[in-house]
Amino acid sequence: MIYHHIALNTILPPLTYSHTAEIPLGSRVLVKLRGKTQIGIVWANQVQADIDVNKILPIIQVFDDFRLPENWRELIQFTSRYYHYPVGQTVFTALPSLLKENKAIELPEAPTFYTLNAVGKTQTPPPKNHAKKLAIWHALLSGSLNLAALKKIHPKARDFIQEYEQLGWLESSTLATPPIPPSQHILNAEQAAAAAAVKSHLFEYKTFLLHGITGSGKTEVYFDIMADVLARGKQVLFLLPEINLTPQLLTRVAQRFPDMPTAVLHSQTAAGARGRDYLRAMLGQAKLVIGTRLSVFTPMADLGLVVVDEEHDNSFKQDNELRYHARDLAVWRARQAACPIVLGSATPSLETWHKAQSGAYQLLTLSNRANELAQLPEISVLDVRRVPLDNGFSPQVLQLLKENFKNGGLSLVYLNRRGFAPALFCADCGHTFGCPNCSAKMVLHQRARQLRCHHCDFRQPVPHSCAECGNQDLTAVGQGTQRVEETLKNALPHAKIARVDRDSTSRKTDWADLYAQIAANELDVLVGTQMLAKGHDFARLNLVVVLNADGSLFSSDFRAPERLFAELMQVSGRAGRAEHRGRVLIQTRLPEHEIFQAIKAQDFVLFAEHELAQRQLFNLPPFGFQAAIRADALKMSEAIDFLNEIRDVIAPLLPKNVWQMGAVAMLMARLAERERAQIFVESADRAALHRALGLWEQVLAQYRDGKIRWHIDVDYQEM
DNA sequence: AGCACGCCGACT
DNA sequence: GTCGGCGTGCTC
Repeated sequence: MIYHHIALNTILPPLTYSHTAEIPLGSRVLVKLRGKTQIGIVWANQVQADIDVNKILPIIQVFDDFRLPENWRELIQFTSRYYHYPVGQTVFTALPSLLKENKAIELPEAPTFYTLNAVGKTQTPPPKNHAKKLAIWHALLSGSLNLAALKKIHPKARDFIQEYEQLGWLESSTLATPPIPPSQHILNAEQAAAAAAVKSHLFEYKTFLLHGITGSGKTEVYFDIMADVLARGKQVLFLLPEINLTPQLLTRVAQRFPDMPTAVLHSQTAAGARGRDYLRAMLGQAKLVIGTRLSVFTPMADLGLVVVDEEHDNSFKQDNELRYHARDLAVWRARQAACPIVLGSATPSLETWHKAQSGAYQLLTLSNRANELAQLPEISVLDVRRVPLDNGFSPQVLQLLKENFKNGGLSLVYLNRRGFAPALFCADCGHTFGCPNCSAKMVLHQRARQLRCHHCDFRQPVPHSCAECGNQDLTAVGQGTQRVEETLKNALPHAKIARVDRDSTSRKTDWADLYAQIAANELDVLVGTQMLAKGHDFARLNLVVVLNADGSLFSSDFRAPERLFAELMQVSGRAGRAEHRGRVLIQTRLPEHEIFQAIKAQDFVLFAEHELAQRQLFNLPPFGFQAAIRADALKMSEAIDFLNEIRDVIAPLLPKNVWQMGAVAMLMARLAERERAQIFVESADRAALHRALGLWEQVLAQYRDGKIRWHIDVDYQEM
């Protein structure tokens, strides 16, 4: 009997099963677990029996249809270790549902590509009066095409192929790459230089940051590099934040790379199609894989380039179950495949920016707009410290909205949804109350009459006067602006106002309706959150007002300003077209905050330098590494006590350069009837942090009783 | 005695 | 994660 470790969809490590013969690694097998037939993946073979041999069950069935390749298994193993998540469950997160079914799979058949062989090339082409046949001839002469592509030239292509094949003029193959038509787009000097920099490192691992302002034409740079890689027959993995938000990109890909076998993978792809595309990528049939974060787990036969568009976007981080960051795993994959990876953004994450500054990544900059006529919007900051607000609106903003409506413009009222934890603020000098021990803003706890740090749990009584100017007029801020629409309707009774949020635009058709309404001049004001900032181009939109930007600046989440900057830059990019300069107005009670200098100047570098200096002071990422251990229970005190108890058990074993905070409530402290707490574990030494997390995992593993649920979040993105 | 519920530990 | 075994305690 030969023993195998089988990865199953459970928190248990791969379990031992026997078989009469050795089964190749990565094979899918059926086994019984607690009497139920389950699918599993062979994770190790020829292993020693590590339990009583009498308890080891036989493998019921081996599927020999295909095997998950070694590099894929390495990726899963790494992901499991890095994110402290069980291997078996990592495997099953990474597999499409089709491959998790207990049945054999019919592999997708590779389309055949045809081209003229040496004999064929010497033949006389068809006469000129057979125009279509001649076109097919020229196509076959210039490269490899599949039947689908040939049929676009002439529906009867099959007949000609049969004819030529019988004559012995054709060479056919299943893994060829179709020819890529020349680009219609001429790269400007900056774009060309960026593309050339990547193309000079096509056969080694290297990470590039493509930093390009909105409208600078990053996509054309990606396409230029992709064309090179695809022409060499290698595969490209293209990650983007949310497919729904970028339908334009898919159209552009289809135009630039017609007939290129492409797999589009995201959570809304139908299960059958997703499974098939997964296999096509694994078998090397699909040359181009485009998808959201989950597609980072797609096995690829011959990966030659990775692109991560909008690399700063938080949707690359999964915030439940397996809490992976697809951008970080993409970098790992590029290193594994020894190929370049391009991270693109107008507002890179500070982690990525820091690596580009230190030289670990190569920085490529696009500082000009591709369309030379396009002007950057005019951004101004409105000080509302001494201004009475009507449900969040200043009189100036309402006046602007009225004028824009009168002139037939389209306005966007942008709501910043973040940072609703109440904070204390000096209405006179704008002073905010930070924690003396770390960089976080203190959160106001009205009932306890305390300021509390939601990062390290430092507490102090609510001060009676401003530490800066002595003013006794301290106000609580951070309450949301709920009645925005009502106020707008009162101020603009004749305007057509549409709210755009998750509820109102969940389906694809909703977006189409919205576009149609805008195009038909049926809307005057849009009200919405960050989902309006991404990817969408609204013609006519010429005024953006931001009501509650301050929430982010009071937030105890140290990444809140970074997200605010990215969102404001993004939403500003929505204002104005080539001909008309757009306007952006941001209301704030902290006009002196450094972030606004950078926003007014639309200068990411200025912002990044300031923010990185702040981070360095407190050893926050990218200068230190962090994980959150979270617990939830019916009562907050249970969750907090649970975490603190384990913290004290671990404290004596903790590596010297690792720090553990006190347990604190999460920013969103209540969710689905449960109260949630977290403890932060931090270190400047990644390996030491992971050793500490290993300790936590060991101790936590003993607590699985439903009363208190817990998880570990490595490189958490939100507090 | 019969049954519901919750806790605990094993699962290969 | 998931299931079954078993003890407790309530009801017929």
